[in-house]
Amino acid sequence: MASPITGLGATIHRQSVTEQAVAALREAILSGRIAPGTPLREAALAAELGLSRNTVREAARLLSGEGLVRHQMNRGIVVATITAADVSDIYAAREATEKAGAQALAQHRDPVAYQQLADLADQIEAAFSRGDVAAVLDGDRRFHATLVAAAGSPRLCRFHARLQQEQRLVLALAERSSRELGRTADDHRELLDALRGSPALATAQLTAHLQAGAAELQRLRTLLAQRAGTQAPDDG
Amino acid sequence: MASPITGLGATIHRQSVTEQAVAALREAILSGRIAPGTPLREAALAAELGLSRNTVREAARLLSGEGLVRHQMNRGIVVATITAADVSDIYAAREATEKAGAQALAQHRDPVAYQQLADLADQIEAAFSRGDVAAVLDGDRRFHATLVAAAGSPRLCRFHARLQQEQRLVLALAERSSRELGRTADDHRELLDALRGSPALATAQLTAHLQAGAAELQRLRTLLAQRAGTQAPDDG
DNA sequence: CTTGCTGGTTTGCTCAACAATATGACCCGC
DNA sequence: GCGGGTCATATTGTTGAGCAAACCAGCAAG
Repeated sequence: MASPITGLGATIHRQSVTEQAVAALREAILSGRIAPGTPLREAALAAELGLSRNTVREAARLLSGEGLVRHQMNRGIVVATITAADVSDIYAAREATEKAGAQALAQHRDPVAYQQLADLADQIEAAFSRGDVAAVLDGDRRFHATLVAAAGSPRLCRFHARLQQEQRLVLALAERSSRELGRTADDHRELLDALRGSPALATAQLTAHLQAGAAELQRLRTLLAQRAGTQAPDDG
Repeated sequence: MASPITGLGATIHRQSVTEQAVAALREAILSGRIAPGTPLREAALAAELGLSRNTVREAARLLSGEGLVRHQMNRGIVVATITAADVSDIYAAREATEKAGAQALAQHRDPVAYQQLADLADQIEAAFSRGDVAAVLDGDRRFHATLVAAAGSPRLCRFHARLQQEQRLVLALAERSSRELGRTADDHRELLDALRGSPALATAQLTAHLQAGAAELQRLRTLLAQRAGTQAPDDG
């Protein structure tokens, strides 16, 4: 049963039109080109993307499975909005999953995982020092994703990726006009050191790191909501 | 701005045809009436459910978001199958989320949560002693769901519910011919006692409980796969 | 200021159709 | 018999039109 050819990493992937529509919409939402709360008119989208309304509806169902979009009976599709409670929730869930990663890492002490984390910490610091906000955010996401990956559970990784994606929903608007971001100092190095130490220290530092992030995001969300002017800061 | 009427808890919920189709399919899959690996023909389903093929496709996309069904380009929809690796993964992910619940519980020591858990433990024991396998399984699910709920994170709860649902996919076939199940002794009482104790004890006992469950499910999965006769026990 | 109507807009869903792809049968040279 | 082709068929991917029901805003009437 040995496969005759190995190392064919280049997996062929044909994309259906629906998948392309999903990708396009996801990109548009996460980049902030479509603001949270915006209603998505099926006919308009179909025209814009150059495809049928039915296909748009399928794409929307997929996106709703990702939590980027919400359906309201007979009222259509809206880009998901993140409330203050959601931010807390996202960070609570992230803490749970990342703690699992930290604990696994504290057990098996996989050197390549540590190396990946160290590299990412370097990248983040470099991006931070040259003021590249987008690169800092991307590095941060990958750092934490790598941490979760240390747990070795695909489902946990996917869940965490989804949480990060929802989180990006808040940042979306800010990432373009990146004035508000990047004020916090980069403490991933500190976190990495703690991860190299005792499990208790690692989880404690992780909790602190995430709580700081949550507070920062909460602050930013309030700011953006106020600027948008339409909704109360604590309830969407 | 005080609302004139309060306490209208009875939320009205209209179900679209698509949602009904999702519910019907989910029920059919989880109850084992449609076995894992079964290809779902769109036309046949549309005829069976008495609705349009497009609506079936939308329902399938939603189910694929739940992980109950998988899409293969130009090849259609198949009921998801759970491999041995999946079982390990599901339990690893469950452990991460339930540990979060246990830890939260160890902190706030919410008495009503403890009461709910105790009640569920009672129910499980009662069902166990009268040999009601389905009730034992249901009680088990609710026990662990309640534990996760103690963490107070809706997203964590939903994730856990999804894991339990995927797990049911394996049990589905067995729940009907419930010969294989219910052999393991009921140790939820023990787990509950540990949850009342120190955090370290609680997480240790939880890990043991889940690992036993994983082993049991792994055994059952192999058994069912062999009985089905078509697939190797370790790879679907 | 609330109630009820009214017309336009949008969704939920259906139906019919067509191209592209997968699947299996059949046939063939060896 | 077996690997390799060709062809027919089934099924999916996608489209486009179309209709009933639900929603929304505005306006008239009490």
